[in-house]
Amino acid sequence: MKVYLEEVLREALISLSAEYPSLAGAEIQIEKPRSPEHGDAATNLALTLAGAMKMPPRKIAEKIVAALNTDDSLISSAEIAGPGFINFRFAHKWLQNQLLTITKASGEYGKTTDNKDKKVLIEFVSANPTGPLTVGHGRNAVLGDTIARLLEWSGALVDREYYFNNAGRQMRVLGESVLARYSELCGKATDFPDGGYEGDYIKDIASLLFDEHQNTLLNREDAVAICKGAAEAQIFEDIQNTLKRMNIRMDAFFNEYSLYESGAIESVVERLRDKNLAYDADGAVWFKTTEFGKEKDTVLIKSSGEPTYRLPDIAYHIHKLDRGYDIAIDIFGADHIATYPDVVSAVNALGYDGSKIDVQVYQFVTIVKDGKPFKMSTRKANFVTLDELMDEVGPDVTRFFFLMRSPGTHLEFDIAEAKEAGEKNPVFYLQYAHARICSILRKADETINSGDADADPSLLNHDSEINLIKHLLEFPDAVSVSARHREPHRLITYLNEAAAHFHKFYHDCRILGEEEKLASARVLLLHATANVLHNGLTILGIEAPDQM
RNA sequence: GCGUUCGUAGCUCAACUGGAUAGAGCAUCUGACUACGGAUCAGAAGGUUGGGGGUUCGAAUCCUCCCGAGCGCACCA
Repeated sequence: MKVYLEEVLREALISLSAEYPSLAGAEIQIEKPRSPEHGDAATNLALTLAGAMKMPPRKIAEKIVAALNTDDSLISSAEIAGPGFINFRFAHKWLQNQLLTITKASGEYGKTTDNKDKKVLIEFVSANPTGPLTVGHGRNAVLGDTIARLLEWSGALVDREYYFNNAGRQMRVLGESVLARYSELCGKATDFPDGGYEGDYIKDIASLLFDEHQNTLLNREDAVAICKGAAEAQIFEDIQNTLKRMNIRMDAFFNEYSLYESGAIESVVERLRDKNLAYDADGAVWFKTTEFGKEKDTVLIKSSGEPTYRLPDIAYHIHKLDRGYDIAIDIFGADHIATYPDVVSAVNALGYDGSKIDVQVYQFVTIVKDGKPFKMSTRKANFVTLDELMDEVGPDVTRFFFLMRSPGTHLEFDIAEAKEAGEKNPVFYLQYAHARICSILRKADETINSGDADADPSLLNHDSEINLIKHLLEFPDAVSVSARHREPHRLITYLNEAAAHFHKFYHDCRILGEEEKLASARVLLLHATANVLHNGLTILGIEAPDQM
């Protein structure tokens, strides 16, 4: 419809261009007015042309409307309003006929070709295996997964990747922490390492080791390594189970260490040197970030010979692009926001297209527990795990809570409120609408003979019916916008409105017991609505229940 | 101090990136079908979009200066 309006407007402009040559190339914007009083679609064309034509916008609008040649079966009216907007209304006939395209498309309805066949890599979670996933990781995990789903619905081929490092200092401390707990189990008093991991899960891992080895590890030189290995394996299993429970699957786990093994790290340093962007000073290797507008240069390799994390980050992103991805998305918390420009600079400097790197930054979640802000620390074992949260409220509420707000705003997560899984919880509003429809459809199956194919949608002329149909037709656009911005909350806003339109329709119009032709037309509308809700919830990774 | 992301109804947040009278939910108040699921629906009330200045036909959105918050600013990840 948007395309059609653009065409008609373009033709009108061309016909007017004999008199006003500047019109022919004007850019045409079609948007949906915020208020329904302003019609179903509007263009600000006359306003944008006012300056160039030196005419009042309303006067220009009049000329455009006069030159407009619209098909009555598609557009029922074109009016000038306000400062010079042209408002269009869609013909009922057209709206009604679109219902069948929704039900026919079924599970495919809402898919677009915006990113058709684009290869996308999305990296998210990427927590090092030092402890269980906490609600602090939740926003990252759920955003990443849902953005992946949105992009799949826009036609992209998406790979999900989890990047981790099991070689750093933190991991060594983890091994030492386990060893200390293990020693305790062996009856040997040991000092707990400074800054060690205090969580109970460390004791569980130590206990497993004790069951397996008794006290035979105590005198082995590689005891820390064994403890570290066991902890990593155990924690990763735990993390994967949590992800699975949240309806998240990863396609790959990428170990930072492989970048050392492959020589990728060294190669980056050499190539930066070749470009004169890396140099030695004070025993360290530096990256000339001042070339890219930074105040200071940045250390790539410490004087100890160990790289900083920035170097493998650069190598990793180059590796992503080497694998042929058209878009490489990173889901980062606000703490990483200052570091990625260096990565992009390096990637560009080495001849890659840094614009393929798409960094999505979300603001941190403030956990509110017992009415107060709660600072989490994996090391100090102050945390609420995602598993604990899901025990309380289930995966659907967990996902929904992280998705319902714009990633760009600070999210306050009140544990008590989330646990209050009652009617306050907005996810139920959507699920209830779906369950309610399914319930009616079950009953309709028994009483109404004709199927969708026989239904006559032209009987649906009630305001509530028309408004619902209009909204259902916006679904593909909602998915598309949501995917383009990488902002799932836009889809949630849309679905809430869809559910509201449905509930309104439900109250205004009866279905069962109406005259059979009308009843089957309304059943068709129910099918279309359920389809939209179902597809939308599927994108969000949330269940669409048949009954609750 | 510098950089960065924010500040919208009592609370939690929207507003399709510059469009028309800034919208929802929760909380508060008033109402609704002896029928399809009341986990619903209709209505009331609630605002100087943190504050000042600027840009233009038009600003919550863009520029600037204040105020307040989060996060960065290591040869830590």
